[in-house]
Amino acid sequence: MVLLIKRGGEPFMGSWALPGGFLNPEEDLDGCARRELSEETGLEVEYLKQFAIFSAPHRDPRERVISVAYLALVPADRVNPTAGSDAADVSWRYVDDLPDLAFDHAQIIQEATAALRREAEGLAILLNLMPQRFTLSRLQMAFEAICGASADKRNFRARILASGLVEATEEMERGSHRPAQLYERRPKVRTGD
Amino acid sequence: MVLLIKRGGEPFMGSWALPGGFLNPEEDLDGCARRELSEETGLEVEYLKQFAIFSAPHRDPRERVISVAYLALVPADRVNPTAGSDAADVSWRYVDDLPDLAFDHAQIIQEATAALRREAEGLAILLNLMPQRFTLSRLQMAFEAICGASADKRNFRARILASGLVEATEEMERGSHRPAQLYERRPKVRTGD
DNA sequence: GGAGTTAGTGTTGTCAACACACGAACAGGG
DNA sequence: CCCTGTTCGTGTGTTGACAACACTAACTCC
Repeated sequence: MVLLIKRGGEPFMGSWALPGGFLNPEEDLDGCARRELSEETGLEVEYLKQFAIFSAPHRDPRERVISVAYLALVPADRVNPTAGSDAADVSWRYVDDLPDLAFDHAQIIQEATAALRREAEGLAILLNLMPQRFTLSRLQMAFEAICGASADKRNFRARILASGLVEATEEMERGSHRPAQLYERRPKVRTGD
Repeated sequence: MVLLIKRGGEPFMGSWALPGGFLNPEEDLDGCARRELSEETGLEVEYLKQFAIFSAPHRDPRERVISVAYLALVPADRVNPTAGSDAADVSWRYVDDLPDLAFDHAQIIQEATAALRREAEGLAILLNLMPQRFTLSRLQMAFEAICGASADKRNFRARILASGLVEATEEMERGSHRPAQLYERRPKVRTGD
């Protein structure tokens, strides 16, 4: 899902758009991305990565604007945005069912999903989308949702466990079926140990 | 090797620096990179790729400047730059023996070589550095120079040939040793044929 | 024609990726 | 209480990719 804001100012007032804003004199781009996201949605993220720049001459009707696009990931259990500053509203939307978007933001989302798909091959990035504790089946579902393809269960589990990125807990998730073991992200990378 | 220019204007007049300049109102960043490179060095390149952005607040003493850094590759047989516009001089320098550079350009080159090394694993990028016709030994030398490690000749040749990126010609390169077959970059990718 | 130099080649072992099928554990309903 | 439905979780054999490895071939120059 993608987090959108409803614009509170011109241009495109009332349209849905990606969070964002202008660079301040004494901050760098990473800092700006974090600040704008926090101001408009109240979210603080761990994973934040620049993935593309949009520089077509007239993409903003007001004046020449170069946008440096960042991809941020929010864990599934910390998903409570609150509209702030120029955002009239905030809402999570399905990527394959988006409203019309301001500026060229639809294209930006296209490139973002492509970038995410590429990164997801390495699996590590998936953990940024998972809640504190999760089952391997849910992790696999996240993987398949992002990559659009289905994976073999055994191979997937083997890869995950071999990567050393997760750690089993003693807890189980129960339902009307066999209970599933809960895992969590391994706190720190251990080199050798 | 890296192509440097000697700056013809302030600040850092007379220092060596990377080619570059400011974006014009009616061009995008890729166009700007090509234009600046051409204006200052006379070179036109095929491979041109953005690899990082530098946005620290005071990296330019004059005013706030955000630099979008591009990596370009020039084939070994088209390497004749001519100084133009604000460049007082132009010269190829060994990457591991650089003069002091203006701004944070030394750091930019660091990141560029790291990016190039990453890309070179895929081999395809190497072909942008090769002249029209080349021997596989020379290609391997380029690979080893970039990656800093030596590779097994047989495995390297096998990978190259399996990739289908090059095509053998009938010509031979002669010297005081056994002649070597010349290869060239395969003109177009054939999908299935 | 002999020495020097670089080109060119084929096989083997290891490891990771993949496909495959079944028993296990729990909830809910009859 | 038993039976069924559902999802969890694992062992094995096969295959393809990659790394290691040493020798013969062809030409030039002396």
